[in-house]
Amino acid sequence: MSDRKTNPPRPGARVRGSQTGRPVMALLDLLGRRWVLRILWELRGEPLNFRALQAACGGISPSVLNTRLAELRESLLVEARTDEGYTLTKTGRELLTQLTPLTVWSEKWAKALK
Amino acid sequence: MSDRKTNPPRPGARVRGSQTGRPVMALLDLLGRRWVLRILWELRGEPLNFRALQAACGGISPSVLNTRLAELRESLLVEARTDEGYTLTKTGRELLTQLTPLTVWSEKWAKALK
DNA sequence: CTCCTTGCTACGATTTATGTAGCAAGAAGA
DNA sequence: TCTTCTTGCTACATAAATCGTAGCAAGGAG
Repeated sequence: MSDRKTNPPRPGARVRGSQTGRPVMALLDLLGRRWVLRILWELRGEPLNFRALQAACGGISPSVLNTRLAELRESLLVEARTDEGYTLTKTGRELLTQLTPLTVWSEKWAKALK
Repeated sequence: MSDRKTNPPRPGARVRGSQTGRPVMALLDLLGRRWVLRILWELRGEPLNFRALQAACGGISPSVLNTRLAELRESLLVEARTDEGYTLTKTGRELLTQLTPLTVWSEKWAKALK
């Protein structure tokens, strides 16, 4: 598993559209990158290897997937376990917990849109 | 205020990386577009007019802002009130409520990253 | 050895975002 | 009325992100 360096938005640093360094701004930047939310979502269950994750994401291109994984690993949200695959870290799982209510909310939203 | 047509991801339709039509997939697609989370965030308080919102987002380019606003309005998350500006709809505010705990979480995350 | 599977990397094509300029419409002031 | 501002955008050229496909290197299985 590769360990290339990207440099994902970090608390304390300037990120897209914000110089304050506030952690939430870094988080919004990170989560707003294409595929990030989806990847976290697909890792909610058991670890998935690269190709499985790629398939779970409906055929995301391997180049982007790899970039996103590098960012998420640098951000300590995802880790790669040899012989198991990619999985959420403890921190990552906490974040996902915050996001799971979105499933239920999205059903209501869907009704509002009809 | 413009009312151009984009066509944002919708529950029931196929969206980026998913054909199932599940609402949460449409939501993840929408929220994963650049600036969307930030825009919702900046609208947490009082209504902001176009230029104010642009400034709040740290100088996002007007073209993208306008595109995002169109998507969010079609998605019934944001509305434009004449003489007041852009604001979250009831639905949009509900969504934001789900997201506000992220501020607190992000502080913990920041510590983990140090 | 040979044949798979897996985790990527390469790279050209396409889509999105950026940044600056500026216009049209309305409000405000003179 | 005649400027002069402000505001909500649109235009457009450049740059950056993403896509999609091909395929390679390493490891395991047969």
